[in-house]
Amino acid sequence: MQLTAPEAAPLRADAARNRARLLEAAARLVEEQGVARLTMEGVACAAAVGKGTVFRRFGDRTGLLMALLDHTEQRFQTAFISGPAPLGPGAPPLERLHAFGCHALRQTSEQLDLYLAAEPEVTRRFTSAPYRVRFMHVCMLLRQTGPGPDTDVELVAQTLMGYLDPALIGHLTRQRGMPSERLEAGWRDLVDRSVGPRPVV
Amino acid sequence: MQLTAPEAAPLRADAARNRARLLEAAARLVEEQGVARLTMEGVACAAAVGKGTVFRRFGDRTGLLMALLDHTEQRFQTAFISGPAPLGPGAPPLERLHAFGCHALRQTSEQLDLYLAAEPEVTRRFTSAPYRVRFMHVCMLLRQTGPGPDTDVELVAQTLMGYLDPALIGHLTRQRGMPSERLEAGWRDLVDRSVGPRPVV
DNA sequence: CCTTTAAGCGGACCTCGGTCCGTTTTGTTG
DNA sequence: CAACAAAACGGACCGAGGTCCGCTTAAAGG
Repeated sequence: MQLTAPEAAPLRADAARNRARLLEAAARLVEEQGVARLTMEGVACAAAVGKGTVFRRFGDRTGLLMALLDHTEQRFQTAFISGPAPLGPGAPPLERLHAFGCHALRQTSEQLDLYLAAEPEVTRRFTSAPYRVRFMHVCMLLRQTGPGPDTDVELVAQTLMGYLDPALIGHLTRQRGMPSERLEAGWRDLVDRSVGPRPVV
Repeated sequence: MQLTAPEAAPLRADAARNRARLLEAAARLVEEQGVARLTMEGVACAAAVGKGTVFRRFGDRTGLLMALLDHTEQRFQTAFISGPAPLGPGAPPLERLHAFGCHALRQTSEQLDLYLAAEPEVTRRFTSAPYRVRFMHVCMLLRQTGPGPDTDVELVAQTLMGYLDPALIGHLTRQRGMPSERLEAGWRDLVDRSVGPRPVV
């Protein structure tokens, strides 16, 4: 995925063609039989390509799945970076935070299986490019709310991001059967509690 | 692990003996070469036992690793359920929450590799017995703080639990190099923000 | 158009988690 | 003690992720 590589070296013609084929095949297989049944060899075969090629292009299974989510994630990124308010700039930071979380919640719920399957290994959950972009954005919005000087913005941001973890969303909506409105209300509540000065208890 | 089984059917003599052997062998191997190098066959071999036996007893690799953490986890549980204040009953709920998180943070940091490796599959992170016990305890303490009627205790508790996720702790301490004091201060801040009525923004 | 070279390719191969099933052991009952 | 059923055992087996390396091919330079 070029998401992690800051410099996107252009692919050779055949490589680009195979990459497109692989993504298409993978998307089709996921739609047909669910992401759980997706095997790397299956994708390679369906794309009429060698297995090694899949790994060369996407690194590992997680990389392939993240590439499948790339479009969605890119759209989200441009929306909250440069799109219309309240997600994009123009609205007050608190509103933007509200909108950010609600959008993320919906987007994750819509493609939950894919987001769950694409969750990287424990040690990489916080270093993937999409995560970092989201995280830095939340940090920025938090700072714009004028937090008290004793507020640890990074830790608050991590807490907020934790609420948007696909694994948690899946648990709450599927195992616990919570409706999405409840999750969104919970998000707004969390945001409201997180901004502003520390409460004196 | 009997942690998930409410009724602990007593093991046959040979089974109990093999279980002990396996745990001992696994602990030794982990200490010698790190949890990353631990393979199920390796444990079986070191315990002079068949591979199938390991899986019969512990279900899967995660189950074995969780069993390795069982002692620690049990001690923690009895400490916050029936131990001395402020972790146990006797202290006000806010103090107990503070103590709970700080203890969890320390305990996780001390055996971080093991906790990371024992992290169950995405869909089971929230259903493991130790998690549920911790979660319900946090819920209880939150309710004892007299939350406002519009506070969603379960969601707040999940947020708090998210802060204690080993993956997050590992990221913050290892990749970001945050000292434990900062994490603990962040926990207390989060707790203080989480209790009490919703702020009016 | 020919040469060159580095990127790309493919599939045999390895490892390891997890399953299966025929055999063995335990402990209970008569 | 003998018989029996249930539990446990063990290791062959399977599937899938990931690696390796000799071969192929795109594309840049002469």
